[in-house]
Amino acid sequence: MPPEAYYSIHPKFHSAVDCIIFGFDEGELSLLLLQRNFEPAKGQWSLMGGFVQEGESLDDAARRVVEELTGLDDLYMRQVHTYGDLGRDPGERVLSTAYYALVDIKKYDRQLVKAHNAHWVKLPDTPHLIFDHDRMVKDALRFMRYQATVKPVGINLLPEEFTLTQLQALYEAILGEPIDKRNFRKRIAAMDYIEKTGGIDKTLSRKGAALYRFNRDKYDGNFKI
Amino acid sequence: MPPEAYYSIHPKFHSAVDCIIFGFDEGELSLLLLQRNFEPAKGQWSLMGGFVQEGESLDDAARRVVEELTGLDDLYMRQVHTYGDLGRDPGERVLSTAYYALVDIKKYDRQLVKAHNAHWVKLPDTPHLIFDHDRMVKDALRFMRYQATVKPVGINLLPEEFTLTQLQALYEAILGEPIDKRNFRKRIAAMDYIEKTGGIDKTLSRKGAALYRFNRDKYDGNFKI
DNA sequence: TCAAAAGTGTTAATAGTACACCCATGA
DNA sequence: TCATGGGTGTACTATTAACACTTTTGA
Repeated sequence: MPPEAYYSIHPKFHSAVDCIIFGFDEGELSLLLLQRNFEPAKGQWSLMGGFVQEGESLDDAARRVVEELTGLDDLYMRQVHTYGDLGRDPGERVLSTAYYALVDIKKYDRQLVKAHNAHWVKLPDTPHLIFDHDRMVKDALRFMRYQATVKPVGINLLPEEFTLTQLQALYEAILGEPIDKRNFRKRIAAMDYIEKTGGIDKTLSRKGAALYRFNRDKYDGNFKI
Repeated sequence: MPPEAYYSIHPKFHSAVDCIIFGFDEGELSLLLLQRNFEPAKGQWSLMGGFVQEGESLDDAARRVVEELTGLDDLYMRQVHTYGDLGRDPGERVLSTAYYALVDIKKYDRQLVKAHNAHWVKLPDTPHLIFDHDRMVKDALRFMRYQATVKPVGINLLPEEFTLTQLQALYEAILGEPIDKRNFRKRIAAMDYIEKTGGIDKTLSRKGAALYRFNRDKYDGNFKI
């Protein structure tokens, strides 16, 4: 076989990315979902997705798609899985790679989200999604939960500075179960990469709660998972 | 945009699978690698791979590729990651999805392996591989190690019946560290889905070692991870 | 009878879990 | 002064880790 034929005898496929965008609000995880005002599957709910373009890596495609919707360009994102079953997109054959992204829900671009007819939906209220997007959400959630147990990825869902009460509520939302306050704070105290900023947040209590931040340098030195 | 243009305006790409095939022999993990007698990269070492075909799911492509090399069609396989960087294949743009497979190293088809100029290489002796295959091996190994700590996937590297000494050596190879024999056997004894067959293996000792097998039904009832 | 691998329990250390009250503050 | 969320310590339980000798048997 001549070298140039090595590639050309094989078929090509559309390659897409679909993004599971997690936010955290009012003590619950939320997803940013599209109520599609375009074909195919107009009128139904779906994840934000897009096709990989020439000259664009798979990771870049995922970043672009999330930025198109949220205006945010430096989110924590991880590849979850690639879905390649035959009938998964009823239109044409498309291989799609799912990525999850973690967003500070106070920061996204409301104009863009509105323009795409997207909405934040609390995880337990997630509607049925098109194609195999339900499965993608399930897989992404499981992967994100696992990641959250081995490294502090959840912090990407909070603002720069946060209180321990917020952090605990976040982890309760991620893990889906209540956590003992004293045990939780003991564990956090042992993590020197979560440090007091000195600031105090008085929006939720008269007494005020100490603000903390994540110190990436200290973290990278400690673990590196 | 008319519906039919939704797909057609986007580019298509070659989609491939690359398979990290693990075996276990002489107390060490091994990889089944090709010493390529074909282009591109003839003469260099690589993983076994292949292009996804029309009418074939991504998982099916991975199964086919592994079967072409080993003759085995019901291996334990898991998707690891999809690699989509621009220059990853210097020939043309190819998106490749890596899968790992676990093989009982006594069972593969020697004719096929020979025909492909493939060789079992002990993991620490792995040569440099083409493209991004080094990274694929690293990612697959990490994923397989993680899986092995949460469910007994390693058993797929052993014959149907095995001794506890074999099983311990396997886990020492997977985890890359020695394990205390008494603690190990205590842990296995607590797993009712690893059961004595009644048989005795006398090939390694005069005394003989009890043979065990994995009972899938009991396992599925217990956990289901 | 001895070499070689198989098999067997106890104790100590560590990690994880359960649990309830006082504190500071502004309205 | 009191309602509200913030903050704190100890005892118990479960899990994991360390550790060395006896058994069986065929050559």
